[in-house]
Amino acid sequence: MKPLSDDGQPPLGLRERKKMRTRAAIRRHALKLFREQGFANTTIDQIVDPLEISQSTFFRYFPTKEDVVLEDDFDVLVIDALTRQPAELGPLTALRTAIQEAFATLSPDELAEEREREALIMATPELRSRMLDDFGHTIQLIGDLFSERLGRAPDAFAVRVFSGALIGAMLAATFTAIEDPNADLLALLDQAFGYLEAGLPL
Amino acid sequence: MKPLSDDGQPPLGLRERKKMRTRAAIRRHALKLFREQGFANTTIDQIVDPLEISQSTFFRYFPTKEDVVLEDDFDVLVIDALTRQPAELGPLTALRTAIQEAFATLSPDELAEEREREALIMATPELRSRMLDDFGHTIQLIGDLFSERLGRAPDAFAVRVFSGALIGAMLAATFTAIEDPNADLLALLDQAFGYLEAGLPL
DNA sequence: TCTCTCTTGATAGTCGCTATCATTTTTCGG
DNA sequence: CCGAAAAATGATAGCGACTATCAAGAGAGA
Repeated sequence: MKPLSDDGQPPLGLRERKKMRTRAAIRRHALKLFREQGFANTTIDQIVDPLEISQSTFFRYFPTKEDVVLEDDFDVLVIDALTRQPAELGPLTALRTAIQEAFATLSPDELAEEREREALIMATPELRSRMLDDFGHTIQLIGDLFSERLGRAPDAFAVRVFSGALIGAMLAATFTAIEDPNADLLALLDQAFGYLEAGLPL
Repeated sequence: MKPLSDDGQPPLGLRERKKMRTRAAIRRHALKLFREQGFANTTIDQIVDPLEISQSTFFRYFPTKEDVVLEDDFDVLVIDALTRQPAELGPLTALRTAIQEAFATLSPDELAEEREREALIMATPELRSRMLDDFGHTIQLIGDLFSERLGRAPDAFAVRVFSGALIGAMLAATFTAIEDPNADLLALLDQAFGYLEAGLPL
């Protein structure tokens, strides 16, 4: 029988640990360069040379230069939290608390890092547009979860429009938060949810 | 004094006319190839060679390969129509009718073409993501128009969230229309507007 | 017609990314 | 502990989008 480490995961061999380190090193160094000289002005070679790894290796870890920035598991965090919400909660309230829970798992450092990442994304057209496309998939995912929660067909048009509107509203909040570096994204999101709950009066 | 043509525009010289023709030829031929063999599988050379123009010329007309597909003035059409709506109309109703008016100016042929273009965009990740980014700018634009209409500050958060939600809902409708080639986009949009007007009940 | 300006083509180069193959490094069974 | 299988890496070559530059060609205006 194989030994298990504390967390019940199979212990990571040298190989896996090395891979994680390389991956982290690439990301850390790349983000540093992007921050310093911009995303477009940074070449793969500039990322790769100081780390003494080859271009080939870089592209084995990240399918594109963009993915170094965009890979992110915050969405997963939110969706996980969402599935854990009690079924009797309305979809909006469920999502609202799911987001709060997901945020709560982040340390202040991680939060600051996440903020910076978002700023970089928003300031870089290629990154921004790809992120928006990912958002599209999230619409679908959240829509499906809502449908399930409400006992409707997974492709019910009303539900889809609803989650589309939701994502759009969240996007607007995110954009606003980016523009003002002092803004509190979570608070803005909450406010946006409030408007939605009130039926978007104007 | 210079002669004016019927529409009050200065008459187009040979140069201008030639440019318009080249531009149209590029677009027509490129779209044909994209349709036949896909966007990514089509090279600039394949577009350019049969037209007997150089790569340089191509990139003088379109900044990127993507722009051949994405350049579009439908947004402008809608925004124009929106500004023409009487001020006493609510923002939602104003936009709804603006869209209908913009659609109405399209001939059935143009409409079919537009549909195909949308299908291509939605099926191609690079195009889809860029289109979404353009949508982002439209949010901003429409939001500003709404603010003006309502006599609020141009960056009022509530208005922004509202127009974000609006775009999100329209996006959901568009996605749905793309999935089902027989669907009527205009009808779906109208339905989505209906949900929004009702305050997005679920 | 002559010039001035705008448009084009040709060339060379950069960069992201892919494919391939030999070399090294880790794993694992005996 | 060793040797073979499996996995990760590096080097090389190549493609395609896009840029920069510069000389040649075509249209505009006098």
